[in-house]
Amino acid sequence: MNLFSDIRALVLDALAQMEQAGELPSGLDTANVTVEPPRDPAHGDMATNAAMVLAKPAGKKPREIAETLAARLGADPRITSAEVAGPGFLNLRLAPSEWQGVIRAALKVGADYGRSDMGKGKRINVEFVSANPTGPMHVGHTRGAVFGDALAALLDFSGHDVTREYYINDGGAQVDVLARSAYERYREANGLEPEIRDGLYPGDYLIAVGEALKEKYGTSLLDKPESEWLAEVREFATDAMMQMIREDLALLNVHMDVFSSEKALYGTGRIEAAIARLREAGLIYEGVLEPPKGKTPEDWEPREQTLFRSTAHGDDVDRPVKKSDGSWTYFAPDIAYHWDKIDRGFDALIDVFGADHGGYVKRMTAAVKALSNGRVPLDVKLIQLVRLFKNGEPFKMSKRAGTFVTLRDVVEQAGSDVTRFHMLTRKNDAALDFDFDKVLEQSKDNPVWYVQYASARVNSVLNKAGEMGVDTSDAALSKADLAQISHPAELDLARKVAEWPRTVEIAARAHEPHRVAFFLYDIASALHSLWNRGNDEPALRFLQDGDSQATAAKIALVRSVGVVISAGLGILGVTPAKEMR
RNA sequence: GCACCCGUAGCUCAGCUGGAUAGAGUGUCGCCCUCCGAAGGCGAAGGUCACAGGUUCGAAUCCUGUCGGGUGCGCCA
Repeated sequence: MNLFSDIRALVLDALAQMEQAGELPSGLDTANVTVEPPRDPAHGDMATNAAMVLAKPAGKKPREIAETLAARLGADPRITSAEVAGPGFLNLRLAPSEWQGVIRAALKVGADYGRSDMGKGKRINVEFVSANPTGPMHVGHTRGAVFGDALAALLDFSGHDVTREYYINDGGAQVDVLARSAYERYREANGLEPEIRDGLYPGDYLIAVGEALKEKYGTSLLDKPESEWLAEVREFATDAMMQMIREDLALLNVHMDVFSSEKALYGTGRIEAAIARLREAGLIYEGVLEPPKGKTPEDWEPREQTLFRSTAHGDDVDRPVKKSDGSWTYFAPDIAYHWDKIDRGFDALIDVFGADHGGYVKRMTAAVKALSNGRVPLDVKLIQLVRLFKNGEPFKMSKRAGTFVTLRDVVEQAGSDVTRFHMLTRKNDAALDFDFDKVLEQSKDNPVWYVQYASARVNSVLNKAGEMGVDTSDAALSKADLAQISHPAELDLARKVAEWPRTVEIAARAHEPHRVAFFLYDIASALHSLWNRGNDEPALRFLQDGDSQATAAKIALVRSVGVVISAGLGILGVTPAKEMR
């Protein structure tokens, strides 16, 4: 259930009645009518802008409409007061039984509380990570992985049919470089001096690959020319890299549904077909690009090439799909790959890219639009960089010095739960600071800890209630006499519980899982606050000695908060803490 | 030069696709807590939402321009 949509339905109902009664013209568009919590709680529980939105099309004064609407809504038993305020807001107060109903609903469906059918089962593909299979994943990939996985979970929770997908860039020149680098390590394994020339990958992680190559091929590749070993070594090495990447992702509890290979597109005619399709649409042509303004490369010369008309969709320049040697650019197979996703019947596509790929967004959305005739929207989420700190000091990374921080480093030091939560405490398009010490700090200014602490407290108080002889099963708690939950401070907490389904929908619509993390901090804070008040006001303590009725009711409230925290942490991929240690 | 993202309290950041007197945390200042519901609690001060226009009942949010920061800009992916 979502109390806010319920009340909105009530408002729309009342508006329809007003139309029938001739108090409003018929056929008004109510799409912009909202029911939301007012910024200032003193204004009431919910506020609707209906009168202001409809004033103009109805040709009436906002306050006039609001008055009539107030009278109708006030007659409903669920509404205890409806007051016109400000320029035409209608502030509503709900009967306590409504909040009590929210608690009961949360207990009834448990971890599914807040789950929504908003997505209507639409099939949506989330492509994320897609790190090149040339080395271990670093911190930047970590953030992309956490974001993509949480977004996928959020979309699933809001009623979409989600596929998590990884696109393996195994078709370009960089995997040849990988093969050559691995080959040197193979020579090393055979007792020869490796020649890690400039431009090859120097990382230690290839030593094991070299040894594995020796295991498989012995010395048989040593005296052969590159042309005879390149393909085999390339496949061997990319497989090894993908194996490593899967293991790294598993450390973070990220599991893909589909791995798609770029290389597999070559030789199938799929790339040619995709380009032909765009050509039919008049979006592919042979032409010469202007040199980039302000920064002409030294070796620039005009050259005719095969171009995609991305300027038709707002891009600065048209983009080449073929290199001068006639081979495809990275863009061409990526077009084919996205066409494949469209072909597989997805209703919407999401790509999670690093912010350094920002320049790629327009051409990709343009291509998807053209290939799907506008049917399939593509939303590209850009992930900003992660700045590493240790004890407040910037942590310098250098690939050359070998001090670059891998996903594995991060997870081994901070743990999967902490890493995941912390990486979602910032919007995807804002840079994120990650301080190895601060994320592990046990204090209120660490959101990870604060939310986990709330979760542990819920667990602890439930256990204690159980020791007092209260049946703390959800089934029993939902039968508690919730009318006893009537103190304003308690109802405030119930209001946060009521907001959860709304938060899910808003976050899912915006493709912004960080909103879930912020909400969890909020509701944790509300729980802690009520808990603390129990120190001064014994009536607000969750455990009421000798009154199991009252205790059961209060525990039901606490448990409903626990349900929300578990559900929220579930979306973020974080395990709720049962106790703090 | 062009495109995209960002600019909100001293600091780090939210702000529910246009709502009311813009919110947290931290820091600063004051009071309380000397524990068995512990790793703190309550309160205060702190703002020209970068700047200037525009759109309308109403703008931090949308449009235009300016300033400042980040990213990217044929034959890398």
